[in-house]
Amino acid sequence: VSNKPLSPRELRLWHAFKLMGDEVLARVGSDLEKDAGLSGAEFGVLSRLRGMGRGELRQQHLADSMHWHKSRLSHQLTRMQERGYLERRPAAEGGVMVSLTELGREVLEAAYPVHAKSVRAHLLDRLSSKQEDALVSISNRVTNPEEED
Amino acid sequence: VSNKPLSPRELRLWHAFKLMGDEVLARVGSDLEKDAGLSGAEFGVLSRLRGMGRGELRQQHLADSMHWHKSRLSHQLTRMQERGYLERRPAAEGGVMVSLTELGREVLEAAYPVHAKSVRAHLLDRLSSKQEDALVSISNRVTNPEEED
DNA sequence: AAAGATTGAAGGTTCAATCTTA
DNA sequence: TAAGATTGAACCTTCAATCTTT
Repeated sequence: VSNKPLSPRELRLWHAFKLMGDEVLARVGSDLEKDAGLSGAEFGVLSRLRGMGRGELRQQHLADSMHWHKSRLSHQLTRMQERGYLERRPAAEGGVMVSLTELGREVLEAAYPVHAKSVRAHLLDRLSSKQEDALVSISNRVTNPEEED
Repeated sequence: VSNKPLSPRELRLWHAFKLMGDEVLARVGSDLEKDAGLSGAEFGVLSRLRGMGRGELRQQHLADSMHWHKSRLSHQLTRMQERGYLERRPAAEGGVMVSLTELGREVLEAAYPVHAKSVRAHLLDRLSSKQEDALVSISNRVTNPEEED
């Protein structure tokens, strides 16, 4: 890979890309915080617990699915446990099982529509259907460059 | 804007988008940290000081150009000042003037090739030229939906 | 009062070191 | 020993409150 200075065109692309990511994440995060009382990270954890595990998951599995380091997840779960959103207990297979509390479920249900609306407003509704397709294929290629498209 | 549940297709797009942003930023940040000793934020500040202002800029101007809140920039500049990368002094026009130190310049020069190589490796070289065009137009539309394309 | 900047506290993230248990 | 998880310190981000100068 070359390390020559980025051309103006390359620089523009990089800045536009970074700005888009920063802004969309910040806007969705702040809608979620404001209208559902959850951070983006909290919503991610809760929705995975519900969607992937019907309410509970092994901590390791959760960390992998979020592409998070274990210590990041551990700190995050500690805070969420203090807020009453989830519980942890030793898992039969070893490791730790994480499960939603009743409060966690309620907060998550209330957050879904807020999240959906925000993602539409700040990303989905701004794209043509061609752009949607292009964005999917770009994301796949960038995240996982070996695979065929 | 609708707040109905996101469809599987919408969810996939959202997750792919978020993952791409997270991964690229994390990879470039960690290359920069590892090979140049700078965080992404520090590189952003230093390179703007050099590129936009030939070495110095008003703090407010810098904040605007990074789309940062003033308090974020203030904390960041305090840390960078402690590390000897820059100086602050009252500006003639009011406000504060920020300028690169000699050390700041040196560290930045050493970081440029690391940054360029990393951005190519993790983003630019993974895109076809059609995808580059598409990504620019997507970024512009998402960041600034009112404007024509 | 308004503009520009700083501060402190609380929350979030990373890294390396440590603990625990199979 | 290795896998899984936790901890503490350092750093970063956000928010609201405050300070300073015009």
